[in-house]
Amino acid sequence: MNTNQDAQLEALGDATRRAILARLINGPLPVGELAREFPVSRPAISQHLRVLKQARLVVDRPAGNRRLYQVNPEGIDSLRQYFEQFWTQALGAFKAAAEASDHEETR
Amino acid sequence: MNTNQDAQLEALGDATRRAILARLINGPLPVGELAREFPVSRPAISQHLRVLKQARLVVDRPAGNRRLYQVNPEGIDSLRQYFEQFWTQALGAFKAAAEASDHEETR
DNA sequence: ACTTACCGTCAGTGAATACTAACCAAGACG
DNA sequence: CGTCTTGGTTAGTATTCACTGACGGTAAGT
Repeated sequence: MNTNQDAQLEALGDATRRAILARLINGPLPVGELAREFPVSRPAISQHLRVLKQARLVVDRPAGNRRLYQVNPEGIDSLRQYFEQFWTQALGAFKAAAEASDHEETR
Repeated sequence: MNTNQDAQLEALGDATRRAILARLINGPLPVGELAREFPVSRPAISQHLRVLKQARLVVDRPAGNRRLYQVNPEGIDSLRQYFEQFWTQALGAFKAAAEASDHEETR
């Protein structure tokens, strides 16, 4: 099922979302704190967090009056495994192509 | 320098480009072949290939009348390393948060 | 109960982008 | 040469998307 990873890659397509994720890697933060550190409004941060949440890249939990967001290690790991598989396939195809090219040159 | 990886993630943000890359993983293909397999026109494929090329995710070489595109293992690998680093940082932060949570519960 | 602070969501707007149609360049073949 | 095929590029359009402003809802403090 690669639908989840599609959503994850779509989420990482935006630079602001990547910056949010990179900022959240040091620890959980509330929405207002993130909005203060970025040159966009608070609703924009909320919408980006919703996208990241639907992509399972972050998780949120209520903390009294505020709401803390933090990265979801499972989501990062699934994406990492996806690239691992992709890389091995690409490397295999590249090696096969290189060997075929060698045959071309040495005949 | 993460500018290159930013471009790579931007390139992977589009579903059509991901499909093109997945199709190219089996081996090099010319532009017309790709355009025949996807429900978009040939210029659209060309533009997507240009984005993928600028992101160093694919490489192209002339083959007589046509032009063959194939995945660039180096680009895939740099992206994989990027996620590797990201994942280890996220895992570390998660462990630290879990330990802090344990201290909260056991005090 | 009232106020303040924090957050999610909706409607509307402006900008980025993906797409098609048309034109132009280069190699293969008669 | 002339023709056909293949591919890149350029307007121009349409769609998507990110952002702001306004509203409602909940929790803590006075």
